[in-house]
This record gives sequence, C-alpha cells and structure tokens, in this order.
Amino acid sequence: MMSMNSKQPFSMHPILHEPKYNPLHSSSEAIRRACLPTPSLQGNIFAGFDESLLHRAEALAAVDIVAQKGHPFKPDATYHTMTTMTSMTCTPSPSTAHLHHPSVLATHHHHHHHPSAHHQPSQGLDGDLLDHLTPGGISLGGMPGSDVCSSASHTHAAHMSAINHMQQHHHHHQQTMGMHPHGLASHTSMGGGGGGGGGDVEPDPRELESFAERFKQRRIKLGVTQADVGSALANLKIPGVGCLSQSTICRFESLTLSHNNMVALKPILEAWLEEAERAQREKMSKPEIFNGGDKKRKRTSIAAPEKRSLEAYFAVQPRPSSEKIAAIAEKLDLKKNVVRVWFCNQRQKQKRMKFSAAH
DNA sequence: ATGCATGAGCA
DNA sequence: GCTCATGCATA
Repeated sequence: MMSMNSKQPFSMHPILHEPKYNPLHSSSEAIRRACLPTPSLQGNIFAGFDESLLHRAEALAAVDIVAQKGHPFKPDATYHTMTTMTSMTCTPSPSTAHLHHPSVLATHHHHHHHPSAHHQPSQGLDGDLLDHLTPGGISLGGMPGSDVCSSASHTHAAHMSAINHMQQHHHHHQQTMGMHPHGLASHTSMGGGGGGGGGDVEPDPRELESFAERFKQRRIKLGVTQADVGSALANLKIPGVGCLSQSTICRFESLTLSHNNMVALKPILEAWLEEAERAQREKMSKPEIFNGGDKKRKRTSIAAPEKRSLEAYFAVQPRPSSEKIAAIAEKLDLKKNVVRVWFCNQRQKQKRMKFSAAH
C-alpha cells in the first residue's frame, strides 16, 4: 500500500536492445503543424534593421522589468555535469535510465517544413527611444554582474524511448500552412461520437481529454505515481514500448503533449491501466527498488530579465537565424546553445498552446 | 508541474 | 538546424 510518493519501481529488464528504430519523430505534424504564420525570410529579415528591432525588443523587455524588479543578480547555474552515462537501466528515477527501443508513435509522418517566417512588425518608429532604457539598473545588457555562463558541455547520454511504432502511413502530406482544425487525424474515423471506445485511433480531442482525466483518477486509485506508471510500461512488454518518465505521464494527464503524442500514448496507457487493475485484483507485488545514483545534469536557469528579453525577441522573430541567436546570446550573456534551445522550446510551447486554444 | 536539454530523423 | 517526443532536474 502506499506508494503514493515516489518510488522507484523496478528496473529489471535488461536492455532490450533494438537495432534502431525510429521514434516517431517526424510524426504527423501535418496535422497541427500547419499553423505557422510562416514568414519566410529568416536570415535576412533582420539583416538590415534588425538592430533596431533587437534594441527595441530588449528595451521593451527592460521597461517591463523596471517596473518592478530590481534584482541585478542572476545566478545562473549553468553547469552541466557530465553524466556518466553508463547506465542503461530503465528506471526513470535518479538513475539514469534510458532505454530500449524505439518507437514512434506517430501516426503519419511527414515533415514538412515550413517556410520560414517573415513577419516583421513594422517598427518604423524610433528605435532609440527605448534603447536607452535597457541597461538600466537591471542587468539586461551584456553587463556583467551576472554570471558569465561558463558551463560547459553537457555531455549527456542518451535516451531513447520506446513506444511502439505505429506505422501507418498514409500518403498525404499536405502541409498546409494554415491550420485547419479538421480532423486531426488520421483516418479511420471511427465512430465518433462519443467515445467509441473500441478504437485505438481516435483523434478526437474531447475523447482524449476525458480519457486523460479518467486515467489520472484510476491511476490514483491504484495508488501509483506518475513515475510508477512510466516505468511500469516497460513491463507490459508491448512490442516497441519501453518506459516513459514521470514528466511524460504528467504531461499526458494534463494534456500538455502534442495532439499526436497524446493519440500515440493513449493506447499504451490504456493498456497499462487495464493490466494494472487486473494485476491489482490478484495482488501484485510492489516494486520497491532503488538504484544508486550517478551524476546528474544541472539545469540551466535563465533569469527573469533575460527571459523577458528572450520573449521580446521571440515576439519579433520566433525563428532567429544562427547569427541572430548568437547576437542575442551575447547581449544576454547566455550561451548560444542555451538561447537556441530556448527558442526551440518556446516554439513547441507556442504551438501547443495554439492547438489547444483551437480546441 | 515545468523549464531546459538531448537526439532522431528530415530538409 | 528545425521539429518532435521525451527526459532529467527543479521549483
């Protein structure tokens, strides 16, 4: 009883070595991905006047901060310890675990890429007006005071995950650039209505939503944590399915995954749920294993002022060029890669938000 | 619950 | 280099 906290279940399965696989990355973005405003010019947009834009964005951000923040400090913890990735266990806990195989869940795949973006806000105003505000007492500019970010390289290892591959490609790649909320998915349209239940593929947001809710409730009833679910998935032995992290389970329950991802994970979690409830009926043992720990990776923390600047830049250009990223990184005194990743994550976030907002 | 990060596959 | 799916580390 009791396992409401974090327990680290077992990690017994050796590694399922798979040769390779393909995670579903490329999934079907066609569905929702098409919503980019896509401005297509990325490299040069800024080229000429971008300085003003940058300054402007930064200034705007600065103004914002000045309003209430006075915190010149920015202890950035940019330190990445290299983790020794030697472990391959699949426990999602503090042990490094990564695992087995591949998989992708996507429904259809095809990437397309969008063209680029171009949207330049008209900024024909005075760029310098706001310019000076930036470096106020807040360390926004590249002023020192903050750390110098010296982190190093994060050599981390790898993680692969596993889920099953659903391979069903249909041929259709249309990428539309404007997203149309049409049936996401795919194909089989099953019955739609209310839940058909039987199906696996059901790209219906409403159904997913209710499933996620029911899932959480039943999971709690079983007394298992999100982390438990994640590692327990590996025990299901579903071809191609390995364990998942607490993060992913959490995101599934809170619907903070992409639609495709939700659709792909649903059948897996559904299978786990049934299995877990069945097992509980006949008393199952509880996993209580722990593992030793390795080195952990340090998470970079971007201070609020810098974050505000990044947001301002993002508003102007969500897809900055490499050069632009480097410039921004320099101004904010952050590592270029940190900035690049921030933009990537921001885009993912925004995409998600847009999608859910549309439904 | 989330922020920052890695990595596969593709353009 | 981007997108996507995921994860570790954290608040």
